Amino acid sequence: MGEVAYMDEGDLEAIVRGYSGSGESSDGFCLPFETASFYEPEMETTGLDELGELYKPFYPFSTQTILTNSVSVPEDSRSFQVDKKQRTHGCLLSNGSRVDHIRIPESKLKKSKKNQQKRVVEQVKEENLLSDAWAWRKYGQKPIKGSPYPRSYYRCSSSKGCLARKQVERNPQNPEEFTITYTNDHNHELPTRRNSLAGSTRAKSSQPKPTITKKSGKQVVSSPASNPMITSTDESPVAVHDMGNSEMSTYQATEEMEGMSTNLPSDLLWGTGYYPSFTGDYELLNSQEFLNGYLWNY
DNA sequence: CGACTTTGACCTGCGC
DNA sequence: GCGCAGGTCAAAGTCG
Repeated sequence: MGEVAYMDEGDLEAIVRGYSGSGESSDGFCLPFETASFYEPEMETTGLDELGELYKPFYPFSTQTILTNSVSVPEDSRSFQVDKKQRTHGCLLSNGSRVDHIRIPESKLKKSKKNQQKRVVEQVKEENLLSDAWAWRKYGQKPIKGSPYPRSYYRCSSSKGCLARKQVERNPQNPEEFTITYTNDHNHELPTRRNSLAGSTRAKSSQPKPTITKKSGKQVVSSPASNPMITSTDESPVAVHDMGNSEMSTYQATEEMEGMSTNLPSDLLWGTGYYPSFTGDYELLNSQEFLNGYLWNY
């Protein structure tokens, strides 16, 4: 499954799991794959037992691979920015999954409220963004300094009062991968079906109109980007995709087969102003391999 | 009508 | 205390 770092209060190390993208579980065989200039196995802790239980729904087809080490990474380190102070090593699982181990200097870890929140960081391939049985509702998106890609913020919409959060961000070092950060636990069972597609990203049929927002006494008029697939945060020319057919057919197929739908962030999947480099293949969306990525039972 | 995305504004934590 | 950056809110609009 994805690369996972389990973060809990007090943890000082992190393991970030590589992802094969196949969804196949691994036998845990580990081969060195990268410079392991700094590696102290005894430093690793085993926190993924809990992780496996808590987040089993997130990584349904790799739960047996989530059994090794846990470490925590400060949020800044999730994008694999390896500097002199932060050294990594990793290994390749026999199925091709990658496991990265990151050492974080203690000085970088302050006991802030943020750091005390339970976090699970996962690196997933694009085609596995959908491998999540929970229903998420997007509530924000922000450009992140130092990254060409924005971060999207989701909260669990399965249950009112559920504090579970999820952040999705494209990996600047490897745009084919996404960094997903889960925060807080779900306080409910897995939903039997995910919420409908209503409101999910789609091509708008009519010309965008300026929207008037009244906030704190102020009135704000914002003009949507001329093209529905280009976010207003960056209207520079980018590849524009007609999401209509391929995306919808995939969703519908999914719903019919599993009685559930997924909420794939189009802005993360497709090239928007933030993702000029994306050259995704439409065929992928309808391919069996792609569907298998998120059509799974639990 | 409810659930969703989009997006600018607002809030808050942190470093200097 | 100030400014920046990240995180959240909420209005507007869309869709089933």
